[in-house]
Amino acid sequence: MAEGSNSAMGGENLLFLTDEQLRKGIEAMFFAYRGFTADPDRILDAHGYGRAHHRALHFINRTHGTTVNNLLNTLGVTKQSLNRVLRTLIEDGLVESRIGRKDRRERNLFLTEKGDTLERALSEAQRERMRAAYRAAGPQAVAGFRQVLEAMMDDEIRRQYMNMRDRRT
Amino acid sequence: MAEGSNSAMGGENLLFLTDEQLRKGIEAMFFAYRGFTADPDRILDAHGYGRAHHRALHFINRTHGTTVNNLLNTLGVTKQSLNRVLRTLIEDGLVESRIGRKDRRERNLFLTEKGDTLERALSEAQRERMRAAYRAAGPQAVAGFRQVLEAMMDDEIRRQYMNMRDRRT
DNA sequence: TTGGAATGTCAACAAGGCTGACATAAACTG
DNA sequence: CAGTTTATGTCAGCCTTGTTGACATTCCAA
Repeated sequence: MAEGSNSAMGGENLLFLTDEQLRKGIEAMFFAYRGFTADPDRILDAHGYGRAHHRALHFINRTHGTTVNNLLNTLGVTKQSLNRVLRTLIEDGLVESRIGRKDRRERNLFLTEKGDTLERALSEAQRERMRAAYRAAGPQAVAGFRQVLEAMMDDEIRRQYMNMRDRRT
Repeated sequence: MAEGSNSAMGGENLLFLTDEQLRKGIEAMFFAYRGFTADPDRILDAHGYGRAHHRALHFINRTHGTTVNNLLNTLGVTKQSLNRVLRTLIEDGLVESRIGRKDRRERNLFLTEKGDTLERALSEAQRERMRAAYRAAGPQAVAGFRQVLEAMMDDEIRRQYMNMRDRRT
């Protein structure tokens, strides 16, 4: 467990993959995720929303006009579960659902100005923490951070992420 | 927005803290966490347990003989919530709760052999994915990964994590 | 001896997952 | 055109896991 000095664990070195090292990574993920969600959670709470609303707002903002089915796949929940959240967001005037032009069975989802405002507040809080963490760790660490996270995703999800990642807007 | 003007972060890279970059990091966290929990979730499901059980098993294993209060703080839930999970684990013979020797109000928690077996299965599944991700990303990326995660934690939590991180066992 | 801390338990509630069943409209297909 | 499939919405009911509040027990410490 003398890994305090992770000195030159060169490329071929496999020793850094001890169970201890891995466990520490696991715990780091667990605790960091708590921090990651803490700030938006406070804002959501004040509005009577939960994390599920945040996720919906985030991805609707990210891909304007996305369909319900699309969002379902991205979020990895059932339509019933998403619908519950979506309904309140639409009722509260944060999200607009327009009938699809090409395929009128589909619903295209957009943030209203009000929805955009909340989304900004949420993501700004989250980005602020991210920003601080990135600054503290430095550019090289950030690159590594992203590499490991991407390698940790399920293949199917990674594909979705990559699409989104490389899109502009 | 106009945060490129921050020159405190070592000249060569001023652009990497754009909102876009940060958003990508946020999404990476979200999707990676899904992968992170996917494998143990399958095992838990087969046993009729949930993530809360996993967390309890993990930290009881990590700090043998920890008290309920201790565990409460680590997990960040209420005693009632933990108690429900703990009760089933004790009833099912995965966890043993011994009255404290020094302070007899306290309960010291231990995994039984059965509990240890399940914990191993769960953490092995999780470590396996971590291992693959670490291998794919390489040692330097792993170091960066950990740095960013640690920087993302709440201060209070980071202290707990550091203690645990540096402990041997 | 008494106050307070640590723990456990009961009850009630909410969010947000899930499944299953069913309805509707639109699109596709033979 | 008739029948099937697809996209969405909705109702009902269940589960896990989080929350509060109230209250009992045990027992350390002042």
